[in-house]
Amino acid sequence: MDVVNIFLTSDLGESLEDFVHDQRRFTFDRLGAGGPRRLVEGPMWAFIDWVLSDLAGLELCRRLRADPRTNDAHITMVLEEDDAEDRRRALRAGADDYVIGPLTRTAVLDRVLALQSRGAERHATQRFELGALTIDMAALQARWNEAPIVLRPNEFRLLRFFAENPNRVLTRDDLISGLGKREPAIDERTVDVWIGRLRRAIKSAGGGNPLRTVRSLGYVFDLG
Amino acid sequence: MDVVNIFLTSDLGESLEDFVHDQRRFTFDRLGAGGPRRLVEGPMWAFIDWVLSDLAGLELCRRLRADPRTNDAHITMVLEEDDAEDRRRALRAGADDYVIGPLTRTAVLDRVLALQSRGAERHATQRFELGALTIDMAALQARWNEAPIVLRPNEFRLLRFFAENPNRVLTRDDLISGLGKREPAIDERTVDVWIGRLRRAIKSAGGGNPLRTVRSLGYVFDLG
DNA sequence: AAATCCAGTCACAATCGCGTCACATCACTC
DNA sequence: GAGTGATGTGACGCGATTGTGACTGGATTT
Repeated sequence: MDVVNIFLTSDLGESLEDFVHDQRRFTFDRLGAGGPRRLVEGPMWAFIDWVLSDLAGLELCRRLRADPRTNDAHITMVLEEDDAEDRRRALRAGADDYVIGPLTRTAVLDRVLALQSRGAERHATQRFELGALTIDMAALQARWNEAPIVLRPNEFRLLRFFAENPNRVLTRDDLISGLGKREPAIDERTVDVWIGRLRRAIKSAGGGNPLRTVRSLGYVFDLG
Repeated sequence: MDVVNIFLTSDLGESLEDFVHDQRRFTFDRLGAGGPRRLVEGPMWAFIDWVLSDLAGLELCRRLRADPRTNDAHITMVLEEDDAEDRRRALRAGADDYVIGPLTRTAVLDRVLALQSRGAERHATQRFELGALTIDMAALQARWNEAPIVLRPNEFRLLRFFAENPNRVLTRDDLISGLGKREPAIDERTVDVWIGRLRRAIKSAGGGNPLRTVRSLGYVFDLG
């Protein structure tokens, strides 16, 4: 059964215990300024109040985006009123979406179900622009100067991880754990093959080679 | 009790006197174009405004990185807007991180606490700035005025060792043990070859010759 | 000026590590 | 459950890297 994890900064004034509906289990949790109290399996849906205190809502949003454990959450900012400037800032801080509050339980559920049915789950909108390379996390699409790069899932994850850690030597071990493949153990030589395939994919989109080999250590995504 | 030293180039328009919160003492200080007014014990967190005047923010960032007393600071650049090119330049100048401004007191605190909890202070990018020469230890990449220097592993280690001991005559024996090659024994004449190769690599990046030969003794990395 | 010393350079060989291939296995789709 | 595509593996060859010895030429000493 699917699990739908919903996190909120606001108190809806209704009891929101977990429950099952339509083949899905919904779990609710409070989202404090320090992030989620517990981590979950599966997609995460966050609703953040614009005004917690000062700009803490925006900051929390950025923090979720910055943390690798939560950066694929779908984040909805809850605005008090429909202010163009606020909307803009919310999206800039990494929100996928916004809604005019105040929230009710049904509003939250309707929204999540609607977004889910539109396939919005996971892979929050996020774009990397690294020189000629663009990575669109929403469309799961990478481009080299507009030219689309045809990537298989693992290659995409690899490229994304490099993009998140530019100008840093990443050992083969970093890459293996960065792609979440601690278990089962992966042979370090396999990483060579990943790199080779990724390079070839970029090349056949007309791109250069941003991946520099550091002999006896690992690889670097060179920026600049 | 932990001390958290925060330096800012901007005036937050709030009084930011020292205070204690959550078992930590926070100290705030202004960061002028000449660097910090006073030096501190413990980790240093710097927030530098992108636009001080002209590119002074970048310059200040480089200077903090170049100064051995401050080069382990965690530097966050405060950008006015989320521009990919600006981000790139900030990171290249040695910043660890960036945030979209304007800052507020809570934003600063939240950010520091978040970074602290992620153990980011240890992760400050080590970097040497020695005249025209830059050595980025994270990317294992050396540059002469922006121009990348193509170095093989041993040459990089050699250059790094020189950068760590500038203006000091290093004997061939110093160099051999400095690169950890005690075993098996290396012929001292081999060092001549290392030097030659390193000089050639710097030269083909358009650089000068910072390595001076001291006859019958060894070599010096000349600085200033 | 001759003798000596020492650094710079080159060619070469041994070694080590990367890239790649073909194939087996796994995952997913219809 | 068959078929198709993606991914992991082991082997292999090639190229990069690096230590070495020999040679050259300039510096230093006598």
